[in-house]
Amino acid sequence: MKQQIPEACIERLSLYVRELGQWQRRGCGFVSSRRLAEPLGLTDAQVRRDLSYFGQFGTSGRGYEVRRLLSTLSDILGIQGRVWRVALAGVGNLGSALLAYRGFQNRGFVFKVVVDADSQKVGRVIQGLTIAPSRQLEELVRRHRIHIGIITVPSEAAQAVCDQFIRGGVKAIVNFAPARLEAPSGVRLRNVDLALELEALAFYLGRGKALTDGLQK
Amino acid sequence: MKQQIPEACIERLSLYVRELGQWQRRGCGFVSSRRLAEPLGLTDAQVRRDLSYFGQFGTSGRGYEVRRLLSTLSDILGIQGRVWRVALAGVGNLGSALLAYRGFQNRGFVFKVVVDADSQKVGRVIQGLTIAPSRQLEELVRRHRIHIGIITVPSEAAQAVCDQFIRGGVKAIVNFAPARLEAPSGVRLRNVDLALELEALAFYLGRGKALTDGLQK
DNA sequence: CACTGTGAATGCATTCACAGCG
DNA sequence: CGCTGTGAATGCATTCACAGTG
Repeated sequence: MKQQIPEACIERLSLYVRELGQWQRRGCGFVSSRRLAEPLGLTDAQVRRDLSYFGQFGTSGRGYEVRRLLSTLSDILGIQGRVWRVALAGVGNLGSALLAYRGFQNRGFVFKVVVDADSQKVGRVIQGLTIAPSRQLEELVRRHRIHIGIITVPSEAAQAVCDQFIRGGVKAIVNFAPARLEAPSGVRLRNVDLALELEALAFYLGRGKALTDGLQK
Repeated sequence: MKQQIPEACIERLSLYVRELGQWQRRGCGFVSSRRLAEPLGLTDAQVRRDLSYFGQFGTSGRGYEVRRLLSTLSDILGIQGRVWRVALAGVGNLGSALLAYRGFQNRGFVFKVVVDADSQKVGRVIQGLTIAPSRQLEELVRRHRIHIGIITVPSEAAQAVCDQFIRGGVKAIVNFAPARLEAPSGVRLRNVDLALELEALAFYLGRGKALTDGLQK
């Protein structure tokens, strides 16, 4: 009964929610899998398959009721009537950017705790939150019952911060440091590596040249 | 002869380069696929398969020569003795963070052009670059022969910026706006969606509850 | 003997194609 | 008739397993 849902499908769920928002604002009552898929660059079959993992929401011949599907998917993603408490470690450029990013607040992600190792920064107020010293992270995380931890510290410090999150009871972590982190299996860990994005592109840009330049042996 | 290399493999290439850097600093001459794989959370078979797409670099019984493999992979990725000229559109929080990020400079990615639509920001200097008005993007991109474009503008403006990049001759774009962009097939487009990362985590955090709460029908 | 390089097997995700429904 | 929901087919990526090599 409990089938496995593809990881990629979960990410598309967020896309569906955004796209459905558009259709709702346009005042459409129903939308077909094809119309939902097209602007997202997907196929109609993919949309139907994805949705089918969660139940049967469509009506034959008509499509999906926009309002209902939007509300159901938001619910599944936990971004409806739900607040996720987030803690951020590392108030550098990237950390500050994430704190200021409106996209999170809108979706029910609320920063509750911010720490930094730099005593110069501790005590400063940013986005309405006072920066606490790193050493208090574990306790703050526990006290605020943080759901999600975000790591934007230098690579060397990333594992230590990660461990504090875990000891504090966090079950989901996003790591922006370019380092492989260890976490027990009960903790969901996602890595976002910005330099890696550019490097992958560089590969394709340089491909023709590099591969023919005697690399094959 | 020209076999297809998995997308995921390209991304792991960057990881191998980083890890090999560690081994080199530690003064190791050779490293086996197993030792290379382990700290990255991969299997030895995966490492061997990935490398085999590009040639035969190993020695039976010994492993891979660290220095040579590092140099070869860096070359394949185009991060050795190569400079990639980058343009950034949108100097908000995220844009500023990317400009300041050292990880890019180190790998041969150099920002040459920065634009913003806000006339308040135009003329300001950031990380040694003067912010130009958005309307000049296409021309600047062409004049500086930009390789990679980065989009950190609001969703509404993203497609317009993307079009300017493309008309200016850019062949690789990273888009941070949560919007699906259109680009011709010759242009490599990558999307990085930060809110989506958190939402995917929220799904797993909330799963147990949401799925049993009458969503199955 | 320790290790690579790679066919063959497996496991996932996407796409096809169509029966069934409103 | 238009569209969903889903078995079956396909296409990719990963893993297995082992012959081959220094």
